Amino acid sequence: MTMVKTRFAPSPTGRMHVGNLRTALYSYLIAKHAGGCFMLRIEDTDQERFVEGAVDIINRTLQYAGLSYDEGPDKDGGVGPYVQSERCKAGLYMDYAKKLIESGDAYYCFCTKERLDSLKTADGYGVYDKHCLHLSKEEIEANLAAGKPYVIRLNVPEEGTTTFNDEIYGDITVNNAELEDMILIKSDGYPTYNFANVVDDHLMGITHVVRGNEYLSSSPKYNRIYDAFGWKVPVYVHCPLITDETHAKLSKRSGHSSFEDLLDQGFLPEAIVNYTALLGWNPPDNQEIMSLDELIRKFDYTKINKSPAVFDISKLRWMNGEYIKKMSPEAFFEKALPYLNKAVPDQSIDRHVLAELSQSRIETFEDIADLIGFFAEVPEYDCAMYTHKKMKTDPALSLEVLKAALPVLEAADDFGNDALFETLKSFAAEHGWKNGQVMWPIRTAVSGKEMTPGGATQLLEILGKETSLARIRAAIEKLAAYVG
RNA sequence: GGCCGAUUGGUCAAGCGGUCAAGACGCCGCCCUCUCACGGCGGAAACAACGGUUCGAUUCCGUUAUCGGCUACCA
Repeated sequence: MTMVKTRFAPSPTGRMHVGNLRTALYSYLIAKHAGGCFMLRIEDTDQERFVEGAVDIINRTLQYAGLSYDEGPDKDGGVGPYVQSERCKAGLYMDYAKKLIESGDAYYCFCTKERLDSLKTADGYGVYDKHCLHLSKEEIEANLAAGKPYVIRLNVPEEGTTTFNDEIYGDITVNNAELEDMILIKSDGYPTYNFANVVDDHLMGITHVVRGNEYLSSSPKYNRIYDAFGWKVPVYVHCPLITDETHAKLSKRSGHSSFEDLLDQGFLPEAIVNYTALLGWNPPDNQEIMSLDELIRKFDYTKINKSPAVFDISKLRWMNGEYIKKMSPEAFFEKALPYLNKAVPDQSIDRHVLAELSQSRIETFEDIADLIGFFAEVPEYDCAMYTHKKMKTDPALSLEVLKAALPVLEAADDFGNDALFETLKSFAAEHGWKNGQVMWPIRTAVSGKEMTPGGATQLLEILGKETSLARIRAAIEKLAAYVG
């Protein structure tokens, strides 16, 4: 039994959206579930698409997500990712390509772009005609000596079929005639993804190749390379696509696609990881909230779905809320503090009180601003808000209540929640009003909001006597003008 | 165009020939309650279509439809 070894092999082209994250996660889970090894390999063989800083994004994302890799070249005292461009400089891929040329499984191709284009039909289809396969040894030598640009192509038989097996999708068979003699080494000397991927996976002892569904139909041709070398084909695990709500491929435009964007929007990394894991897989016991350790324990890649999944931000929000509620008050406080300070700069209002009010009521940290912003300032509101069917009240009655309650509150010595509640309760009874008929207008007056965390008297306590009274007086004026 | 793949409620997703077709999010209603949230209870909502195979198809096969992928000196 060989050790399970997986890798995450992204191209550094910028974003790291949840689709990529999930591929990394599944890779990691497969390895860890089996007590195996997980590694990172940067596939940067396309110099043109390379984006500066993209490797850092990948590293950061993996780190925040908790997916640490445990093998790689030494770097800054720890392990770094394998980088294909660096391996390329050592001539690694070229050496392997030449082995294939020697064995007759690959050949030099000197065809120009013009000739290649001429092979295609009007609508742009057509496979390479193996023209250079038939070049004589002398012709090849001459071309090489003349410094003519060349690529190295794999020699795929024109007849027969190739079958490869995917753990999720089963056997897939294609006619070899469909398979073009794919390019292994490009004219710039770099290997193609197709080739570097196979060589590295083999050299690194990758046992399970986890990648996106977009590679599914091109996988048979990878098998041809493995066969040409006589290498053992790894287990393939192709993951279903993740789409946005319009069923289109996830893109930057949908606004919630990148891991770091999500973090900026006040999502917790654990929640994102947890939610992402459930896009395409779920555990037999139906548990949805799972830590990374639980995911490792329960993950079974053979149960990954075949069909694409829609990334549903509302379910992620729910899950994030669950994670927030589970946080210890201290942890929540620390994480929420910057948002609290931004929403309510006035430090005379206790941060811990605000935090406590928020924890069970938000789904992302960005919700805090809208939730408690009124403590800083009463928002513009419409007096129609004083009308409430269930509370059996309206602007006119509210005005009456507030006018009558004002002196009572002014006279209150104890502005604590309990005392205020008792006071207002008896105040309501004296006037023959229901509690709600008193509480609703007061709460509305001091908050300007239809919904608030905490009840009327709680808000009064937090706001303090001076501010509360000022807000009630302002409300009375506003209401008087409204009722006319 | 060719090849490959996918198709259970709005979304995620159980199911692997016989079920009143799980569960979760969202939505709606009720309870709790000085509003909201939390919590509790309940509700509406699905097997893409048509043919086979079978005593019996969501489940197996085929056709069609729809969606997606590949068909690059991109990954």
